[in-house]
Amino acid sequence: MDKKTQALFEARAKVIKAMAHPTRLFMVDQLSRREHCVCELTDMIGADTSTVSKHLSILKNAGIVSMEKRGSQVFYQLRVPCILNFFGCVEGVLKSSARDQMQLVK
Amino acid sequence: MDKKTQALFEARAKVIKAMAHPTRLFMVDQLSRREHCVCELTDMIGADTSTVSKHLSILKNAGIVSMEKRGSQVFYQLRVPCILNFFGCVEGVLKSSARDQMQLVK
DNA sequence: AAATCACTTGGCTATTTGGCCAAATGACCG
DNA sequence: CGGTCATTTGGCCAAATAGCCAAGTGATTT
Repeated sequence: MDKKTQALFEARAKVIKAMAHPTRLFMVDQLSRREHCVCELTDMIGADTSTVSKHLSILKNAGIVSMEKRGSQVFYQLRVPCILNFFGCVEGVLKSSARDQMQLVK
Repeated sequence: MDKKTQALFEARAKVIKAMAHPTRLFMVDQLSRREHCVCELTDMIGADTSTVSKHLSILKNAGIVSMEKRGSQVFYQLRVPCILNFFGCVEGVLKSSARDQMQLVK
């Protein structure tokens, strides 16, 4: 594998890595409906504000969300809606895995 | 966030986590063209066979690839082609991040 | 049966990640 | 200005991840 190819896949992995956490997936899902401030997301998730803030900055660094400061609050919005297509495919993976499990047990 | 929602996002994250590594993304890309045995992938990647084997078993556990033993070799194949749609979207994220960087520098 | 591929598994270490707490920053209210 | 709310950052620790080497398994060859 040459250097250029490797760099390409590393860049891609960085984006996918940012999605690879239940809390962050939840955030993306919520942000797909409408923008939210950190405090709203913190309420929904029930973790420490600092934890939520760090998750958000990971999404931001990956280029998946953007933020806007308004007054004392920071609002995050989903920047790339195509990310939502992930969910459909992932659901397909889960379903087909579940089917295979059934086959084994049956 | 209730228990059921949490479990859903954890299941989804497990699948995406399996993709969240450059080597594994490369494997998925290769397997999308045709099936490959472990030895072929090992040659392409240039890591220890055991490392490659472990990456493949992570993809298998996530339900992304399946394997078939034929003689002394093990062939892996992509089970869910929709995974390939990830790449298009990820590329979009990278492109739009790059554009934003340009704006900043310019 | 011994040697040899093809692969998986176990063990070890170094690095990364995720969480909380505490402290720092910034806006707003009184 | 002092206090408070919203958020970010730094520090710390526990857990997960990724890599290599070595050892184990299974099929094939001699």
